[in-house]
Amino acid sequence: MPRAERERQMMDAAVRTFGQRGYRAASMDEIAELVGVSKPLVYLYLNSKEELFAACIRRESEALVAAVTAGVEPGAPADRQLWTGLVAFFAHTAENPHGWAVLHRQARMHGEPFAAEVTKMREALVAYVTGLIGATAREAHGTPDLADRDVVNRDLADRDRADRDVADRDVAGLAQALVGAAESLAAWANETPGVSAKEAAATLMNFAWTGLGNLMAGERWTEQEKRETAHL
Amino acid sequence: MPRAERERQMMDAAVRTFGQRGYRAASMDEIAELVGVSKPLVYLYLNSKEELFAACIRRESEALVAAVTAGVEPGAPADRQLWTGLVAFFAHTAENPHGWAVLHRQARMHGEPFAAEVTKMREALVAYVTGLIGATAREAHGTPDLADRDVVNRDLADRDRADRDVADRDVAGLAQALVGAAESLAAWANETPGVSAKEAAATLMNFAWTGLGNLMAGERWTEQEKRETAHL
Amino acid sequence: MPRAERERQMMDAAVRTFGQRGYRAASMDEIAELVGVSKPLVYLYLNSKEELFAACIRRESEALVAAVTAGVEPGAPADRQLWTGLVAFFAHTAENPHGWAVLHRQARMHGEPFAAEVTKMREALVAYVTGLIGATAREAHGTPDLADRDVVNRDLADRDRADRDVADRDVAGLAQALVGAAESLAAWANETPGVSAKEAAATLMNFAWTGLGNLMAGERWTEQEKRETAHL
Amino acid sequence: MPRAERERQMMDAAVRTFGQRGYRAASMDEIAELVGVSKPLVYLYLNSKEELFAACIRRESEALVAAVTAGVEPGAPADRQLWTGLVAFFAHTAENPHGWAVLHRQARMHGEPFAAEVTKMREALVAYVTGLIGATAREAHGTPDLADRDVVNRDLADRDRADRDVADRDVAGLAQALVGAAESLAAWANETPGVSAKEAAATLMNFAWTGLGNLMAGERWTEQEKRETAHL
DNA sequence: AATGAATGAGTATTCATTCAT
DNA sequence: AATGAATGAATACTCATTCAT
Repeated sequence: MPRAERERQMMDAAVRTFGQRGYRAASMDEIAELVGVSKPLVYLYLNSKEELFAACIRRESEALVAAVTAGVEPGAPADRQLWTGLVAFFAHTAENPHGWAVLHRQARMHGEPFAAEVTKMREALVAYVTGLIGATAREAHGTPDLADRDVVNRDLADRDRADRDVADRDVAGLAQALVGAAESLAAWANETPGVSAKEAAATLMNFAWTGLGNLMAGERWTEQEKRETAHL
Repeated sequence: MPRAERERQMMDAAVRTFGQRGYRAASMDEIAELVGVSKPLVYLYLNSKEELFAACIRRESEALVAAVTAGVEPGAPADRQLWTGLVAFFAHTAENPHGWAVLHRQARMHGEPFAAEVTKMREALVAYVTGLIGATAREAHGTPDLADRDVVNRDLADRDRADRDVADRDVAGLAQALVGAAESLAAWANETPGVSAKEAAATLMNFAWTGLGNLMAGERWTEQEKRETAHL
Repeated sequence: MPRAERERQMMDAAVRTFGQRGYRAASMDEIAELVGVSKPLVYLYLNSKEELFAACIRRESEALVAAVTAGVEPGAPADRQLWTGLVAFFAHTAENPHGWAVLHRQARMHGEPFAAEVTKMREALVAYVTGLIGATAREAHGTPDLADRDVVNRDLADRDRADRDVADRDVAGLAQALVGAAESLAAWANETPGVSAKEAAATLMNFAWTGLGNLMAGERWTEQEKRETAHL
Repeated sequence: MPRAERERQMMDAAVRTFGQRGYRAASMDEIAELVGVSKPLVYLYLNSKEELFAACIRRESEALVAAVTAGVEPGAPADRQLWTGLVAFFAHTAENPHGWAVLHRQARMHGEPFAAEVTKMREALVAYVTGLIGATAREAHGTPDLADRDVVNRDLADRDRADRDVADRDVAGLAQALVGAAESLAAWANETPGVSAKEAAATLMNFAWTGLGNLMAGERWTEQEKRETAHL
C-alpha cells in the first residue's frame, strides 16, 4: 500500500478518534488498530501524537474552508454567497462530525501549536465573511434599493453611508456569535425530529443577517425603526 | 480546617484545573497540591475524579443560572430582561472563566453523566429565553409585511398575524441560536483582552435582537431612540 | 458503652469481614463502620490490623475448641465422644461460617504470627482425638468384644494389641484428612438440598472411623479381612 | 524472546507469587520483576491481574487433572486406579506447591470468576472418584451384614444387596469427603518436610478405603495379603 | 513497507495509621 | 469514651514512544 494512501487512512482514523474521545483520551493504539497497521508505522509516517493531531487540524481546517468557499459563485450577490456558504458549512459539518469536533471542541483546549491552526482557519472564514459584507456595502452604493431583491438583503439598505471602519474586534465577535449559533442550531436540528439542516440554515440566516448588516454599517436597530415607522 | 471549607477549596481548585487542562489532562495530584492537602483527602471528601468533575459542573451550572436569572425584573419588557440577563451572563462568565470553560468546553465532550448536567443548564436558559420571546410575541400587535419573501423566509411566511401562535419549534430554534451565540461569544470574550461584559452583551443584543424582531413585532429596547434620532 | 462490649462488637465485625474478604482485602474502615464507631477507636482498643486479626484467630480458635469439647461426656465411650465432637464441630462451623473461614482459610496464608495460633488450635483438637483413640485402645483391653456395641466401634476390635507408638506424623496426617473431609462435606452438604449436617457427620463418621482405628492400631485393612472371611 | 515463552514465564512467576502471597497481597510489580520484564509487558500479554489469576487457576487446574488421570490404567481394578490417582495427585501437588496453593487456598476465597474454575476441577475429580466407586459397587457381589447398626449407619442400612444402586448422593458425599481429605492432606504434606507422596497416598488410602469398603464389598487392594498373613 | 517486543513515566485510587481535641 | 481531619506509601493499570529486524 502506497504511503500517501496509508497516511490518509491514518488521518481518517485519527480525526475520528480525536473527535470522539478528545486529544488526551485518544490513544495511538486505537488509531493504529482502526487502520489495521502496527503502531510503529503510524510513528514512521506521522512522527508523534502531537504532529498527528496538528496534521488533522490542518487537514480538516482546509477541508472546511474549501467546502464553504467551493460552492460560491463569485458574481452572485453577497447575501446569496453567504447563504450558499452557510448551507455548505452545515452540510460539511453534518457529514464530517468528527472533523468538526476536532476543530471546534478539541483543538482549542490544548496549548498553542493547535489553537493557532484553528485561529488561522477562523480568520480565513471571518475574512471571507468580512469580504462579503464589504462587497455588499460597496455594491450598495450602486443599488440603493435592495428591499425587493430578497429579504435577506433588506437589512443592508442603509449601508450606503457605512464607510467608517468596522473594528476588527466587532467582526471577530460576530464570527464567534455566528459560529456559536450555527453549532448550537446544528446540534439542536440533529436531535429535533422534523428540522432539516436547510431549515436550520434558513433560521440562522434570518437570525443573523440583519444583525450582521447592522453591525457592518455601524448601525443598530435600523430595521426596527423601519418597521416601527411602517407600523405607525 | 472544617470539611465544608475544604470541600469548597477543593472544588475551586478542581474547577480551575479542569477548566484549564480538560478532564483527562487534569490530575488529582495537581488539584490536591493546589489546595495544599494530600490526595487521599480529596478522595475522602469527593470520592473520585468523575464525581468531582460532576460536582464542579453542577455547582458552576447552578451558579451560572442563578447569576443570569438573579437580576431580571419580572415586570420589565422582554428586551430589557434579555439585556439584563445577557449582561449578567457575560459578567459571570468573565469573572468565572474556569467555571465557564468547564461548562462550555470540557463537560460536553465526556459521556452522559457530564453532558446531561450541561444540557439541563442549557435547557434552563433556553426555557428562559423562550419565555421571553413568547411574552414578546404575545405583547405584539400586528407585524410588518414579511410575506412573499424568498425561501429563507418561507418558514416565517404566514406568521404575520401570529399573535401568540409562534410555533414552539421556531422559538426554540431561535433560543438555541441565541444561547449558542452567547456561549460562543462568552468564550471568545474571555480569551480576548479588552472586551467587557457589556460590550459583548451589546454585540449579541444587536446581533440577535433584530433577528428576533424579524419574527415578532413590538420590541421595546429603550436605547433605540438615540439611533432613531440619528436617523431622523 | 463499656470497653469490653465495644471490643466484642469490633471483633465480631472483624471476624465477619476477615472471613468474607480475607486478611488483605478486609479494611479497617469497613470494620469500624460495621460497628458504627470511628476508626481511631478501633485502633485505641485493638492497636493494629495485625493484632486485631490475631485476636480474632485466638478467639475463634478457643470458641471452636470449646464447642467441640463442651458436649462430650467424659465417661462415654470414645467413639461416642468423637461422634459428639464431630456433630458439635459441624454445628459450630455451620453457625459460625465467618469464624471458621478465618481459621481455616485466612489464617494459614499469612506469615507466622497467624499460622502459629491456628497450629495451636489444631494441635489441641488433634490431641483431643488422639486422647480419645488412645483411651479407646486402653478400654479395649478390658472389652475385647466391641462388635455389638455399635458399628462405629466395630473397627476397633483388633486394637487390643495396639500398644505400639503411633507416629505423631500419622496422627497429624489423619487430623488433616479428617478436617479436610469434614470441610469438604460441610460445604457440599450446605449446597446440596436434602443433606442435613447430621447426615454429613454420620457419613464422615463412617468414612473415617474405620481408618482412624486401623491407623491407631498400626493395621491396615483389617476390617476387610474380616468381611472377606465373612463373605467366603 | 518469543511471546509464548514470555507468557509461560509470566504465568510461572504469577503462580508462584499468588501461591505465596495470595491474590490480594501479590503485586504485579513483583511478578514482572520475577520475570525480569517491565510491568506493561505483563499487562500487554495478560491484560489484568484478574485475568492473570484466572489463567493461572485454569492452567494449574488442567495440569492437575491431567496428572491425576494420566497414569490410570482403564482396565485396572478400582482400588488400584484410586491408588495410582492418589499417588499422582500427591506427587503433582508436591512438585507444584505454588500451583496447588493457588488452587486450594487462594482461588476459593475470591468471588465467582475464580472459584468457578476450581469448582470445575473439583467436579472433574469427584466425577472420577464417583466413577471408580460406582464401578466397584457394580463389581461387588454380596455385602457383609451391616444391618441393624446405630444411627450413624442408618443411611447405609438397606444397602446390603445394593449391587449397583448405591444412591448417587451417598457416593457423591463419599467422593466429596475423599477429595477434601486429599486436598487437605496434600496441603499438609507440602508444608511438612519428610512426607513423601506415596506416604501421603498410603495414609489416605488406608484412611479412606476401608470406609468406602463399608459401603461396598469386594475390593481388590493387592497389598492386603501382607496384613492378612499378619493376622492369621 | 512493516512489525513484534519492550518500557519509562505517569494516573486514579486505596489503606493502615496518627494527631489534636 | 470517642472523633474529625489528615497522610505516606503502595497498587493496578495506561500510554506515547523506541529498537531491532
